[in-house]
Amino acid sequence: MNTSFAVATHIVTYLAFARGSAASSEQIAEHLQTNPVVVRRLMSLLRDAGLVKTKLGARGGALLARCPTKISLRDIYEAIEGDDADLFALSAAQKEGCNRIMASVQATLEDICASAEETMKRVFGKVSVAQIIERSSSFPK
Amino acid sequence: MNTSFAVATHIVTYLAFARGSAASSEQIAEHLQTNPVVVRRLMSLLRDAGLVKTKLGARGGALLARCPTKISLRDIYEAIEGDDADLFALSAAQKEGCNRIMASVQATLEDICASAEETMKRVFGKVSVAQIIERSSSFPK
DNA sequence: CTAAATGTAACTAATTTTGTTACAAATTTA
DNA sequence: TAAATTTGTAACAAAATTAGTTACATTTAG
Repeated sequence: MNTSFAVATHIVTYLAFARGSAASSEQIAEHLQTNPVVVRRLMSLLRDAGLVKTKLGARGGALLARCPTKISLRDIYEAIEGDDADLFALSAAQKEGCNRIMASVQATLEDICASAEETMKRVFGKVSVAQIIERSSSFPK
Repeated sequence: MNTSFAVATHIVTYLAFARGSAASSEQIAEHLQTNPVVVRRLMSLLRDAGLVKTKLGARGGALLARCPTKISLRDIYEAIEGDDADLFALSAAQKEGCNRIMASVQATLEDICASAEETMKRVFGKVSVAQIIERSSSFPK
């Protein structure tokens, strides 16, 4: 199902709401109804991408590394999925044993998929975490 | 890994090469190095979407239902993935038990993901099976 | 020093995807 | 009409992926 991107986005929006006070993985996990280790795993990816800062030890936890207006969904997507998500791949076995024609078709297909994914990422790139919060809190109760 | 889209695309290009003579699931499966039932399952989806025609019985098999110039990768994508692939969903449990703020963020996120997917599909919509074959066969040997 | 927290490895469980077996129904062809 | 071939689909098995859990070393605040 691949819920990582959605969960990671919720982590970041949670931190945006937290506004500077460090949130623990326990807190966040409770909020997202998941496990603290799941949160810490995703948090590590977000940290490696420079989106959050984490603090070890008592009263530790995570903070946004920069303003929510400067964090896009694309930043989160790339932090989680890596640079080439290969959304629509073939199995390794199929790639190996195939004939010349099929290999060409596959190469073409991968090209097109890469450009489709890039287009999708551009959509994500246009949306900041701040905008998500804005859009969300202006919903009618 | 979700190889269905890629496999389905190879099925369709195979049929395009076959040019009017019915191909059996056995033939195609051998070509794609997979199982005939896997091919038949995807074929059923392609048939339901009106992209191919299938013939029961001896000397049966599958044919393209229309010219390769009139079949786009978007047609194949939608045949296989359905109209809403929910590429980046949350688990049902998480969706249910979450508070108002998180629910709003989730709704916003789903919106954005839907539009990202639509953008991706538009890229697929611009490429026909005929073009894939053209691009592929013009590769250097 | 103690308590609280991250970071990560290792494992288990759940889910999803792929492959397989089996067989009824349809169709061609001899 | 009988035999052979092929789809369509259900039911099951195996493999792969994803999510959740346990455990614990390390770090830091107080």
